[in-house]
Amino acid sequence: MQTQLSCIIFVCMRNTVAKQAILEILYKSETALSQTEVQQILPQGFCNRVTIYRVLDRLVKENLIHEITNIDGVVKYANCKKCNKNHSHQHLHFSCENCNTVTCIKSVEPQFDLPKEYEIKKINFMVSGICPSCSR
Amino acid sequence: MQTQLSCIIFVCMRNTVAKQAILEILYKSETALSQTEVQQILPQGFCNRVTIYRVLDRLVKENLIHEITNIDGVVKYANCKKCNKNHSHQHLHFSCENCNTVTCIKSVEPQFDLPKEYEIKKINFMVSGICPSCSR
DNA sequence: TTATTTTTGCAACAAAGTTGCATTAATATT
DNA sequence: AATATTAATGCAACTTTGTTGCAAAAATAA
Ligand SMILES: [Mn+2]
Ligand SMILES: [Mn+2]
Ligand SMILES: [Zn+2]
Ligand SMILES: [Zn+2]
Repeated sequence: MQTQLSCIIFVCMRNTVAKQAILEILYKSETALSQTEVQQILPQGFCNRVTIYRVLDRLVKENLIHEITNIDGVVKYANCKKCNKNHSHQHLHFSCENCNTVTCIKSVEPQFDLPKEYEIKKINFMVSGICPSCSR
Repeated sequence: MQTQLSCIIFVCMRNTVAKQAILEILYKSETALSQTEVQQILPQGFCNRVTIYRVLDRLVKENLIHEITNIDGVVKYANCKKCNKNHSHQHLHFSCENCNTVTCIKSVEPQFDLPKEYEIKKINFMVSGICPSCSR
């Protein structure tokens, strides 16, 4: 199977059991998950932990998921359900200090004017605090 | 010496050689620095690497420096020269993929409207790409 | 069915950060 | 200035997280 990536690169990635299982976990999850969290959700011994790292990398390359770096430095992954085609993730992410979840706030895209001498490639907007369900 | 922090906590932190040296490095630096980078700037064997971690933590608590989590997950530290009193760092940070520097863009504060059910405690706005000096 | 190429498991490694504890250094007290 | 108090440091050991090389296994192409 060939998947077209950002109108430039063609990759040929295989549809493996591990890939399907990990992608399903991310699509069912309301929140973004780290490698560790994916591992904890998968059945014990389902696959090697290295495989999870590699599958997540592949899914990002295939534009099926996107990467979010949390304020604590941990990388989390979220599905790309309603992402625009150019895969730019300008939307805000909220990290709850209480329940430790990271959520895509797709409705909020911060506005900013960076001098055009800066060439923007990636955006990572994180806000942490207490989420609605933890604060009530 | 007692320093008042965010109008609430009083701490008693000592003015040590390591603290002075590390703070001076951060105040002289145009860019934010990681623990590793601070270590590389300090003279060989100046102090233990654990001490650098602990001094950086202390300087953050004293509101003398602020923490920035880079897109690659590495935590960088920058001085607080022109920071407002409540120590909120709404300004943008730019990470150059080429020269690997992280710079505070204090003039740019992204605007966003997060529903008030979210209680905001920390903000970490990162944009990565190519910085002006690398692109010319 | 066979050939080709990607993916996986495993072990070993590396980097980054943390912890406990004895020693040292800074500051407060006398 | 001497002493007492407590914070800071060095060191070693440990943990956590992520990476790499390579042989075996699995997926896809032929
Ligand atoms: Mn997102
Ligand atoms: Mn800054
Ligand atoms: Zn929460
Ligand atoms: Zn640069």
